[in-house]
Amino acid sequence: MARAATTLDSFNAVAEPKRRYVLEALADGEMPVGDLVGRLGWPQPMVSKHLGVLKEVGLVSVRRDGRQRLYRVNGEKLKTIYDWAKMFERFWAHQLLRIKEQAERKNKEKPINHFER
Amino acid sequence: MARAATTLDSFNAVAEPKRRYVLEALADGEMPVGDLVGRLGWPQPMVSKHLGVLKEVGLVSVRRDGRQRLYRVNGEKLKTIYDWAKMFERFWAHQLLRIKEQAERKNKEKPINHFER
DNA sequence: TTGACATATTCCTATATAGGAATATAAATA
DNA sequence: TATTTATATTCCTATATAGGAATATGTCAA
Repeated sequence: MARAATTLDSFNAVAEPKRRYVLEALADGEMPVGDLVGRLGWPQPMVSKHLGVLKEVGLVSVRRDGRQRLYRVNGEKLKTIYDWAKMFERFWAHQLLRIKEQAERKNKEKPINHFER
Repeated sequence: MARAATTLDSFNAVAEPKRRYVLEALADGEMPVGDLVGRLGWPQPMVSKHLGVLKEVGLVSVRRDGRQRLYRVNGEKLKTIYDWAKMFERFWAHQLLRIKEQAERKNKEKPINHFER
């Protein structure tokens, strides 16, 4: 079996670094494809293709304005990622406490044994 | 060019749904591979391989205890994902305000024109 | 030493891209 | 209508998996 489709969900879509850059650029506000091409310095088809994937998973939404297409970030979908990562919050919060607990655990688990190796 | 390596960074590592399940299981605390196999119900080599990727990008760390290997979540790396997603916080916070603004924008952008089509 | 147990690694293959190049589509404008 | 401008799509190929199967490695216990 191959890897999961990039369009399977938000996680797969943002796995590609370039798609994260696109989203970061769009964080400055809604903008047409041309602006993104200018900011990112990539070939236009490349930008459009990445936007297509982001659109398909719902990380961005579009609206037409004349011959331009204005893309913007869709917060809801990014919140999905945020919420998922947040469930591990306690693993980085209380850093000092954790280091202390870890040290105590280690002392219990590895009692000094003068006979082994 | 193919897709970026799953071991390129945390984002690529957690793109695979199964690896997210592994991390979620480990959220209950440090545990040996066998426990994960039991909880997830996957073949042992599959669990080990996913753990290998998570280990390589630093999302988990291991310590040996006899013939077991105890894996645990590494918060720091998950915080990277959390922080990235958090930069889009304003796109989902103040939801009601945003919907209101959007409606106003729409009214400005699409003036009623009795002459077109 | 010989099993038994716990985990990792190797080999194999089907598959889904990402990027480049070329082209198609759509809308404004002259 | 012909042209320009803005964006999307198609075609092609190299590549990195993910899973399955088999096996290797490492460690404890008798």
